[in-house]
Amino acid sequence: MTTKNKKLLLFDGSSLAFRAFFAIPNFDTFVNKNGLHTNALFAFHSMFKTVLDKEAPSHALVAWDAGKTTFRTEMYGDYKGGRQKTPAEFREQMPFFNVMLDAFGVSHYGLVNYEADDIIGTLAMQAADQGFEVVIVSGDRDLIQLARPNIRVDITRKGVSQLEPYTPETIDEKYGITPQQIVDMKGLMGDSSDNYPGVTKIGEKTALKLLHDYESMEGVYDHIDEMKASKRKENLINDKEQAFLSKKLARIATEAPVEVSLDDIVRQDIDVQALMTFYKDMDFNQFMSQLLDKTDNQDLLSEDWEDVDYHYLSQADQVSAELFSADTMALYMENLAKNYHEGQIEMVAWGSKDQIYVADANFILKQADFQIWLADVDKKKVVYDAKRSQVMLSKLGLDFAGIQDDVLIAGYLLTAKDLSKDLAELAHEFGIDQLAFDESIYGKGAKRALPEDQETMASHLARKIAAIWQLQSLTQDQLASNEMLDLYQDLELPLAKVLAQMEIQGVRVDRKQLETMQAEFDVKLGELENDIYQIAGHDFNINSPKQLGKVLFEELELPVIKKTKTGYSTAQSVLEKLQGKSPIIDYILDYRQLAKLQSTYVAGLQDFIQEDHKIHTRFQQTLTTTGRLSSADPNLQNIPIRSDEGRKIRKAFIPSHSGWKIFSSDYSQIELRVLAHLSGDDHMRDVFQAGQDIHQSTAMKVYGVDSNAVSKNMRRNAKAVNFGIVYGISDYGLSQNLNISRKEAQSFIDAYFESFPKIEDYMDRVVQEARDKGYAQTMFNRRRYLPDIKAKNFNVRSFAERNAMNTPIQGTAADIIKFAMLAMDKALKEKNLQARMLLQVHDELIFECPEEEVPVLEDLVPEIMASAVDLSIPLTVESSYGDNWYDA
DNA sequence: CAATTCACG
DNA sequence: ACGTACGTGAATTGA
Repeated sequence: MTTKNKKLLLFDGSSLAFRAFFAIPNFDTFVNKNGLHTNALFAFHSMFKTVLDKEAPSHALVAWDAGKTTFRTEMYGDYKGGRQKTPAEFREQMPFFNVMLDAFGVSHYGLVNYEADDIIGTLAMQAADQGFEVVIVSGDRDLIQLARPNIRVDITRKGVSQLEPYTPETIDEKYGITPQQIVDMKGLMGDSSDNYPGVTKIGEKTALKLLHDYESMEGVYDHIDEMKASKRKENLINDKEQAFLSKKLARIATEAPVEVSLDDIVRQDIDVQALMTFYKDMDFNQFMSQLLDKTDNQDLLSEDWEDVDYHYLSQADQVSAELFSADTMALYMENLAKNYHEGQIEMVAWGSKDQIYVADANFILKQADFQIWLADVDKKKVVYDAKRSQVMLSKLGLDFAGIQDDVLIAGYLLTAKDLSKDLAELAHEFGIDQLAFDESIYGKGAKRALPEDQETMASHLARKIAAIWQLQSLTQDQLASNEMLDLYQDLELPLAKVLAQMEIQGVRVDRKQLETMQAEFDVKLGELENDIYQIAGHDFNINSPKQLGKVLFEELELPVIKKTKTGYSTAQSVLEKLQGKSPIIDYILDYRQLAKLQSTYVAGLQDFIQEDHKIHTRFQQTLTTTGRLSSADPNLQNIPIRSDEGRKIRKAFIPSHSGWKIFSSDYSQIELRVLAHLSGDDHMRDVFQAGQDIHQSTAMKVYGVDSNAVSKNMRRNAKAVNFGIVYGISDYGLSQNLNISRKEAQSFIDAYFESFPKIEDYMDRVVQEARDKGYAQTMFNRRRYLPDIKAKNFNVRSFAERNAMNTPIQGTAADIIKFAMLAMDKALKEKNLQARMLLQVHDELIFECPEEEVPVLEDLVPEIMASAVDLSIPLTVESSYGDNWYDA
């Protein structure tokens, strides 16, 4: 018999279930239909399944503590004393862990008088003796004492989502001791969570030092007389008894009277039916459908979704106006390409609740009745992704009108999540779990393709229509009760059409211009490369942070400023600190900048120039957490401007007609103005109303000096603090930005809040509101949910708090420019202007127009942008124009 | 596919 | 002590 496939997984059920409970602290959002809390079950399930899939053990057991008292309590009455009572929300979930485990085909076991640890220790040693590979998973670091050459101990980190593996090697690296010495360490230092004392004043550092010198606790006491007189020595002597008791308590039993043998814990097959029932009982809809997709157990599908009836149309005589007579119908057009400017519509489905039609796209899109229906504004359509539908039809020259609802946009507003990849993801988010994921129908990656038989796809599309139909009423109800209908109907839904037009319009790019730059950059890059190799003494890949790190920090022995998880950091901020230490640094900085421009922009953009000499980006309307747009394929919201070299790339962006101009208008300081409005800060308002320099006046306030006494440096610092405020300030972040100490940064922040008390009040208020309601919101009721705002972990919680401060500011600014875009679109049409809106870059709108329209836009655009919404602070807009984006 | 880096607001 | 400034997308390396 080979030992190769013998692998035992031992799961510390008690510690992991408890940790799972605290991994999802907002447990009130995890309740099933019977009112049972499910957060611990949910988190435990996620990690358990991940580990089971990853380790694929032949044998597995989940160990539980069997009761409150154990042999350890006999030795020490206060063992694990002082612990808080188990929360009722956790206790009620306990019976269901084993139900889950039974369904997974994994055994579980508890032993009277012993802890889960002892069961694990005993079985681990038995299995290791028999040549098993053993993996132990626990949330309790004490278990690392069990690590051996073929026993690995994985300890959870960050809730339960990550595991840190411990082997004899890693323990040696981290602590410099063997696994067997862990009990000596625990004995000396004690354990506050298990409530045993160890030796007074000895913590981890001291315990390790003593063990390094004397190997074991016995060794320490054998040599106690040789130690110099000290408080520590006294403590060691006084606490000797306690220390040996603690060591005993820390030692995990490896010969507990465990009644199960390795043969008893062979892993069984998953009981699909039992698991489905468990998922259903717990309302774990997402897992249910994953299981369905995996097992092909379509017969487990519930309710009247079992077979969604549809008519498949393939002949002209099957199509008539009658098919399109309903007032409102759902419409879905499948195009497998993520970028809908590419690919083609493969199949179309439409219909209402009880009448669903599906047809091949090639056929139906040519039918007059279908085209008439599409263009009829009075025939309402409910879609998933209006912009996508609009663009695809427009490319075919088909008119599309009467969009009543877009369930993607509605879903995005309700969840602030990106659900644009797959309708099934949106459906599942709203508890509709009878729709398969596209991945299970079309495959993924290179294997993504149309299914072989048409019926599979047709039925999938019919189900999508059913899902859209159901989602419409669900989302409309929720939007109404969240008071988000205005945001949806008056802003996002009409905006989809405007964005579609902008994408279709595209922006013209001069390829020649880019080609010339490319040749120039190639020469410069070649020169820099040579200079760098010369100093390094050999060739290497400068683009590889790993290789570059080796050259800089090992070969050239430059000081290490910062490390990443995988090695030395070679980020720009680090390199800048090394400037002057070696001439190679300046060359690398130049090389980096040029290589970035070359690959991403000069060369990269050329790949997106279409036959019409234009680039058609996609504005993603349902992606960001704050309500901003994003731009992709390619991203036209991050075209270089900050460096002189990079800015020249904008020369390639030109009007699509000769004699036309590029016209650009941007809001100045929109986020700070929004902050002034939302906080009601009098001083800030006065500054903006008087049209003064906000950073200058912030500097005056914070430093308490006159306008003429504000130095360049003072203004720079004030500007950084203003930015920091908008981001949700932290002393650490500000210190990084200004390259000052944290202490100095903190005193800046204190001075700022002293000068602007209303800003501080406002920040406190939004964080408190996020804690109370669970979300932050913009002026126009856009929400961002922040479940981590109550996290125990400082970093996780702080991040959520900064989000709470930043989201209303960034999000309201995003709302404002969206309103401006709608108004601009309307104004251009009403005034019959030829000017076209091309791009939006967060606080900036870019147009192209005939030269004679420039004077019109110079008045119109600022007027419309400034009056897009009503604020207590004036919005100011600056405009410019030129023959290309650079000159504008 | 994750990690690192860097372009923009 | 903790170790991040907010929001994005794309290129590259290397497992």
